[in-house]
Amino acid sequence: MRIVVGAMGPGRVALVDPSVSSDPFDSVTMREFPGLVQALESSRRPRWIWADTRRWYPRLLAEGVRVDRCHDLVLAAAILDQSTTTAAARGDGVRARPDWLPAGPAEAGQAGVVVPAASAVHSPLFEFDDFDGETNASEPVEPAGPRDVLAVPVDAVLAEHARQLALVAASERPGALRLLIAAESAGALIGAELHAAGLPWHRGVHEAVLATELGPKPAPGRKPARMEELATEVRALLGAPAVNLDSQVDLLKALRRAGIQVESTSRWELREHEHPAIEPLVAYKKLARLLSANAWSWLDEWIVDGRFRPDYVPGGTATGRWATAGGGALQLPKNVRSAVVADPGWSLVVADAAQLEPRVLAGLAHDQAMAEAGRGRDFYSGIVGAGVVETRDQAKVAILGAMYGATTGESGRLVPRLARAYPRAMALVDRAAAEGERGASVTTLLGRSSPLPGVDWRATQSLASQPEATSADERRARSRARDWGRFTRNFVVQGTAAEWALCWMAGLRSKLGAIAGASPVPAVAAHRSGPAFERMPHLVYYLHDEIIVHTPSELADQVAVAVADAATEAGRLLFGEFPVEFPLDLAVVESYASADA
DNA sequence: GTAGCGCGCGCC
DNA sequence: AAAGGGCGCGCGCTAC
Repeated sequence: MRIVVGAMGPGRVALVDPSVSSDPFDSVTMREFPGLVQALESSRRPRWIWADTRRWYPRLLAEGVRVDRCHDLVLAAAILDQSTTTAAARGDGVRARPDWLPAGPAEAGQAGVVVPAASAVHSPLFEFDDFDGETNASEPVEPAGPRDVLAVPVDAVLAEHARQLALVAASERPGALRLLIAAESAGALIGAELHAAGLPWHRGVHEAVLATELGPKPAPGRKPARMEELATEVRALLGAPAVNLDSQVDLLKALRRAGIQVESTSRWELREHEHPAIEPLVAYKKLARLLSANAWSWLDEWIVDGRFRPDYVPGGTATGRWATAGGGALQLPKNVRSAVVADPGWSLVVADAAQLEPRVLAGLAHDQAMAEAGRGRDFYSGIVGAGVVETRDQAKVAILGAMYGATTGESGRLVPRLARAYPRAMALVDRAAAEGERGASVTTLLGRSSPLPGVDWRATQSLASQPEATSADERRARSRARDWGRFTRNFVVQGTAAEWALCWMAGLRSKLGAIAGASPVPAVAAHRSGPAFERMPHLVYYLHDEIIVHTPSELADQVAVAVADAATEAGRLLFGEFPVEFPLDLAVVESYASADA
């Protein structure tokens, strides 16, 4: 069954069962809402239809209430209103998005997306000021403001849901879109749950890493001793006693004056030159990065009660990968991952999908030869084994080049050999690139479409097609067309890989629920405070093709099986019987650092 | 004083 | 080695 959630009058949450009536069957205050959800969840296990999981679900989690399934209208609209598979169904705008529905997290600034200015919204919202302070959350939850989606009347939410179902039904691929919306919505639930659970983080281990790399914590306003030493050395070797190594402009000038003819100060370009200052400079940059991104001030800001709780943004990028807001959770440097340590008596089940994107490409293109290369553990060795290239490194560079559109260097030279061996896969990405170059959008396996290039891009192209266009105009237009083609080339692969990962994670989440339901609470967890789910295995991290489950150690083996099974099932869901495999690198460990093979 | 931008670099 | 896709973040710097 489905239950639609919205507002009814000031301060009340109304629930509608659309299979029975469009009138609410119940309404409660926001304070009573989590209890009602809990009761309905245990008795009927509905799919909850609500405007925005990021606004509704934290209130439930704060009360220890989890739900099994939902339909996130914001995320679904972002998919449906862009998808080429609904283009005909959307027609001339008769099925337009209502103006109260916020844009999706990746839609801002995209061409063709009308996001009404707040002042222009004729919204049917109630004033929900009396939501203030009603929740008992362990962390404060923002009250609903007058234009908050929490305050949208339930009949408007119901109408939007109906619009979305109609678009799915009238689309070219209803089954795929249903799966995508379910997976995307499950991702939204997981994103909120990851934040609520937090990633176990051992401050002492992290501080030890900092001490090893940077030395003792410096006084406020000072740099760590190790950085000062390196800076002094670099200045001496460059003959530039006053150069500020943190200033790109300053540093570039000093490098050139010392005879190092670089165009930038980036590490890869520096490494192409021979000069004694370069090694200490690169070492300095490495430490400077660690200091500014993940050192003591990061710990102070982000680690609370032994947990790292970033804000995940499901659907936060055009391709469907997630983003995060704050904390840099998707860019944790490898050398601080040793600080991710399971609680005593608990373990981390760490798994990442090996060479996910090339495997997805093989499946998308139905390229039997390419899928064959990936059978067994290592995809790149399979390519070497097939005689396409000589070394594993060549295979890797060639594959990345094919998916990203490399034209130069070693990668560009190897791509043609790959194209001869795997013509179907290569044709698929080449076609996606060609679509992008002519300004069209491309679509993933399940129906997420790429944004269209902006007005600026189109202006550049049409300028180049005028009779009076200069050769510089034409060059610029071709270059920008190829840039966009590389984006769309990669979009189909990265976007479909994101769909695989969502299906993997959603499937795993429900398996973890089954393990929790079937197992007695382990002794190690029985006396834990906090929500029930924190006494049983739960997801604590997600990074594009990698997950971490925190689990009582005695359940770790069961969890590992669930993780692997979910990967196999995700492959089936997306590619049916086509024989492409999705092996995992999987480890049961106490520390994230131990998971690297 | 601060908003916006380019750079560089961490991750996938 | 090479420099092709997607991000977020902190920094220095410039323009207001």
